[in-house]
Amino acid sequence: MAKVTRELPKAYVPADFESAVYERWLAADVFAPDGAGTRADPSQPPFVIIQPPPNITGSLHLGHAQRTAVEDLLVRHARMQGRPTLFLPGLDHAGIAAQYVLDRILAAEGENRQSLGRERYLERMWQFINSTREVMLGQQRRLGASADWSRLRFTMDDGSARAVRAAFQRLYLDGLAYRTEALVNWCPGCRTSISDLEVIPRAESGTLWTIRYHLIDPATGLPSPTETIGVATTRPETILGDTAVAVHPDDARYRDLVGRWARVPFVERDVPIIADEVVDRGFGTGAVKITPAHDHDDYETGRRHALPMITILADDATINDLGDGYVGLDRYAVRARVVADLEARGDLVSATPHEMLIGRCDRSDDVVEPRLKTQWFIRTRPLADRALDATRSGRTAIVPKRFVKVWEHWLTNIRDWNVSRQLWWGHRIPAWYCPDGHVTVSTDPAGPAACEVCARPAAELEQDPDIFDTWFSAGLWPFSTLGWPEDTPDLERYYPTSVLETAHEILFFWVARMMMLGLHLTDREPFHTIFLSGLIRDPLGQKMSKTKGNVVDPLSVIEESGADALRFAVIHGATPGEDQKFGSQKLEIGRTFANKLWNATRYVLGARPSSIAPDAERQDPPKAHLGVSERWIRSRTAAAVAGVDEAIGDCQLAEVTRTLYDAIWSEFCDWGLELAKVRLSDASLADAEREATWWTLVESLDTFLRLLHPVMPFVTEVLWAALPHRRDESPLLITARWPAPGERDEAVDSTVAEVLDLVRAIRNARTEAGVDAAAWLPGVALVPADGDVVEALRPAIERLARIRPLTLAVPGSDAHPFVSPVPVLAGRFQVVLDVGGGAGAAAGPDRGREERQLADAEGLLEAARARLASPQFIERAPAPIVEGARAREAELEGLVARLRESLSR
RNA sequence: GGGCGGUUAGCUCAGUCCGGUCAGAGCGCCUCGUUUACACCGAGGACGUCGGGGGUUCGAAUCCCUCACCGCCCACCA
Repeated sequence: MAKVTRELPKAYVPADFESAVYERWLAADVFAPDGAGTRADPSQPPFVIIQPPPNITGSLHLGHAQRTAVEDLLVRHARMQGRPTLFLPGLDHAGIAAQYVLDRILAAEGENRQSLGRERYLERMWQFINSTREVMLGQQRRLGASADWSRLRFTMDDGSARAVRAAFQRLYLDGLAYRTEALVNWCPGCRTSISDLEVIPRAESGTLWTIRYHLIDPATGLPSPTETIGVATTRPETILGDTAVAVHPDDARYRDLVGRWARVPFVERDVPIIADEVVDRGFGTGAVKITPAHDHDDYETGRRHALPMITILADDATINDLGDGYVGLDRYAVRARVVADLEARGDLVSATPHEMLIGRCDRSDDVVEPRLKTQWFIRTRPLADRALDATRSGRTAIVPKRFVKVWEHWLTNIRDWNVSRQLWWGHRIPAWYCPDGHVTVSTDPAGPAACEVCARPAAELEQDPDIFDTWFSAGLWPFSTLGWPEDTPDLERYYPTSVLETAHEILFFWVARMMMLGLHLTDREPFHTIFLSGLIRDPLGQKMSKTKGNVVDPLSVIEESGADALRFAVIHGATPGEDQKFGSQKLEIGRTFANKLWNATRYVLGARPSSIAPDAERQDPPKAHLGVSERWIRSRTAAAVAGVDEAIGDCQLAEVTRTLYDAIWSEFCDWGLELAKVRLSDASLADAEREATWWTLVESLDTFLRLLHPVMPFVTEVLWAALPHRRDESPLLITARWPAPGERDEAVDSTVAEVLDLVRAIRNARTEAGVDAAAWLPGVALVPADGDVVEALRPAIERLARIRPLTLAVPGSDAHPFVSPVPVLAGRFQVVLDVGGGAGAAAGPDRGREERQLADAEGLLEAARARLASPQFIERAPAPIVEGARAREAELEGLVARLRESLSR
């Protein structure tokens, strides 16, 4: 168990303790919801985050670090609230992405997929991922992820495999998975089909060629030498697959041609001229060549008109044996030759530069070719409707809300999902075909015993060679990780999960599919909240990528600045759903903040009054002995608790760090500790009073450490261990209780704020007067009747503003003996300094400052009066606003008067 | 072609949903400073007509309209 050490090293060096702290957590067994060290209240609802599994293709980048930091923050917060907490880690096999990476490694070794063969290739893949796996898990641990490693899952493990087979069979039996020949997106580079989402449209410059097809003379049945129809295309090679020419039904130019035929060159095929509203009369010639087997629009047109569909491309994007004189040539070589040959025939009308969208493969960047393939599809419409209902009904919330619109639009216009991939690395589709083409879907990895239609024996059946899209198994993640399709205790207890946190990039790829599959297969929404994070970009705002070489390894950052600094930085810099630029500047904030906290704790530990034993058990500060400063510190700490609670409730995590940064640095350290020093060193006070001050500091610091722990777990754990605690307290901060709301004291808040303003004003005046910073000046405070607080804090004002002695007088009494008096105004309070009397006083008062103040005040007063002079304002503005404006006016009047008086001297 | 973000101090960004001391933070810059937690610090300072224009309102960084630029998502003009 953590040994309580009340002595901290002088310097904050994260590398010295972060790993050790993590080991301590592991040893205490606090990560698992049912671990030996958890102090969870089993009657509370569990909090569950199933980690979005990172792709097992190498190492984690800063984006992963950010998401892990967010997830871990939420998990630690819930754990401290006493909820049973499950943070289930995992890794994704990343089908096509992993193959792409491995293929490049193989290429460097002079091997490739084909040279190895399916079996050896998969062996190599397992080898590869076994090496990356440890790296990735190590990175997460180093980052502080408080995940239950005993439940680590992988999308290619047996559990996932079972879930995939069961899910697919269920979808098949429900009529939601079907096999058909359809136009799919084919990536010649990856040699597989890809989903619509993986086709990235990119604006590129191409050429629009207009070519002439000769009409068939009805009399002779031969192409007419003179009668032609012009069609425009950006892909002339597809001519070889044309089966029609289409015009708009209302286009007068072509009305008479509809129903006639035209001759497709080279393949010398006669195709009908059809009328279809898909044609845009204004584009090109108004006539379109139709290639149903190689274009999405044409495919639809072809289906409407029952046109033949002729596939002319092979898997490697060369022309197949239907391509007549172009057989075996690459698509672009054919394009060039077709153009040349058309020109030679005199049938090339024009070639003009043309800007267009080219679909490229997300992975290989190769140009995607639509083509016909027989594949498995998931019928998404019914699934999408349920997903829409989940968010519309509020059973699942999307944060930030604006993504709801995107979600709705996509799910409303969704198309069926092609899940077949012609790859090797992934879950094999559990469908078997008999020689008669009957389909049997089985959950048995060995396959069915016989064809379920014709009962042919297993030996005659053949399994589909394809694998599933990697997002299919990913789509089962929230429940496959908990034991589905078995009805396990984990599934019962932890499903549906609490929060799904992920990058908005994969809202469709992953989140929508989990929602659709989850609802259909488990009948429950897989998560209550979808929390979408933005991307981490480099300091120039560019997306980080390996090819750009701007990827940052979280470990190198942690090495240099500490995991806490990294976590603070990525959370502090994030607005939900917005991308953030990340640079060393942001890390500095976290690192210096941790350093500040470290030193503040060192101060508090060292400031313990000697009347308290070094190993004293923790006590509450006795209320009877609290001074104004202590009451202020406690109230401000309570304000921070409220602020953090509200921010977390709103998923405004950056607001959490801002609140704590300000509360800890600008209030607790800058003023709280300074005020405390005055009391702690005041020999005139009783021991009990000094003790009350110290226990107040300990209490406040303890609270801040708890609040900050989810963001900066390491440094807070170490510092917290150094504080005195009660005997029944948690041995570790990670399982300590989240702070309860504290008592606010608004009156103390505002009066102390006024005194602090006064101190600032005096410091200003000293600087302006050119007084030596170390000099002690005498002063007289002119305090109104209700200014007890000045009296109470007089020693603090003296010390913080370096005034000695500070005597009190009623306003209006001009009785000060000063030779060089400088009046200082702050709100209701006024202090007159003697800059001539103190040691080291240099110059007289600087009138320039007061003149500027006066000008400012007069300007503001004028504006305030103008506002109050408006009858509309008085009539229509709410009373509190008007009163506030009047108070402001009065305040400014007083200030102006005092400044004028001061300047007139 | 639709939709969504962004545009606030030299830089990185809060604040905009719920209009009124909200014009803020950090970094950078300038001036001081070895007051026994911290120079990874402290005290103080300079710097913005909140992208442009119009409107609503007593009052707009905040709401509405519009324009501009940057970015993203969706989309079947060959």
